[in-house]
Amino acid sequence: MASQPIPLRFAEPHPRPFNFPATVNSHGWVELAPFSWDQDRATLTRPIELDTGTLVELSLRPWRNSISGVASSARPLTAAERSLLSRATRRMLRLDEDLGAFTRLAAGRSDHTMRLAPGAGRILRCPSLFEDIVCVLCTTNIAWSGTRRMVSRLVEQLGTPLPHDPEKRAFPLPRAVAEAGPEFLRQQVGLGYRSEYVWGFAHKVAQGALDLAVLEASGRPTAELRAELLAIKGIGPYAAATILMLLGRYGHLPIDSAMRSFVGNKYYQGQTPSDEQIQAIYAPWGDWRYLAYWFDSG
DNA sequence: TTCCAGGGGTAGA
DNA sequence: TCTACCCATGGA
Repeated sequence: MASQPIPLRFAEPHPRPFNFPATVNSHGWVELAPFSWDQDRATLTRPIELDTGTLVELSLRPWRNSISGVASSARPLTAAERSLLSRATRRMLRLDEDLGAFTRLAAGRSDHTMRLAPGAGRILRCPSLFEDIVCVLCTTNIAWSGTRRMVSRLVEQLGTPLPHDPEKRAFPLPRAVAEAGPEFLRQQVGLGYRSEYVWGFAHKVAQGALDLAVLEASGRPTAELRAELLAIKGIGPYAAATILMLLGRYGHLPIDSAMRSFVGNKYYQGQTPSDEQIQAIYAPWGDWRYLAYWFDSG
C-alpha cells in the first residue's frame, strides 16, 4: 500500500513579462519523460530524484507574479532539499536568465518574422544538466518519435519510482545509468549505437571524471565550453550547439536536417542550403543566433 | 524493400 | 581539413 505523500508548497518569483505556457512548450522537451503537461490546468508536473536520494513529485503553475510549486514526498523535506527544489525550478524555467538584449534586438528587426509572444523566449530545460545532455544525445540521427521512445524507456527501465505512486518514475541519476552498462542500454533501452555514448558520459559523471557543475558555471568563455563538450564522445557540432543553448549561450546554430529544411524553404526557394548559407542568415544575430533561428522557425 | 531521421566517430587522403 | 563509410532503430 503506497503511503500518503506530504505536500510542500512554495513560490518562486519570476521575471516580467513571463509566459509560462510558452516557456513550457518552447521546444519538445516537455514531451519527453518524465515531464507531464496539463494544458487545461496550465500545470507542469514531473517526478524528480534529488541528489540526496529523496523522490519528489513536483507540480508547477503560474500564480500572480510567481511560479506556484507543490512538492510531494514521502517524508518532510530538509532545508537543503527545499533549496535543491528551488534551484531545479529556476533552472527548468530559466527564471534567472536575462533575455532583455535579445528581445530588444528582435523588436528592432523587421527582416525576420519572429513568432515571439510577450514573455516568451525562455526554452524549457530539465532539472539537471545531466538529463539535458542525455536527452540531446537521444536526438541525434533519429526521428523525434525515436527520441521520445528512448527517453521513455530510460525512465521506465532505470528511473526510481515515486514511493506514493510507483507508476511514476524519475529520470535516472548518472550512477544508475553507469551501473546499467552499455549492453543493457542497447538491449533493454534500445539506444542502439548511442548506448556507448550515453553510458560513457554517465560513467564519467558518476566517477567524478566529468564535473557538470564546472560546465554550468557562469563566466567561462563559450569557446572553452564548446571545446569541452566536443571532447565528449557522441557530441558533435549539432549536439554541442544544442547543449550550449541549454546552458544559456545562444551564439551557435545546431545545423541539422530540420534546420536545413526550414532555412531552405524560407530563404533559398526550397533549395537545400549549405552550412555557410545557413550561417549567413543568422549571423546578424550574433550571440543570439540560436534564439533567432528557434523563434524564426516557430 | 528502401530510405532516412532534430549526427557523429573514425580512417584515410 | 575534407570525404567516405559505418553505426542501430523504427516509421514512412
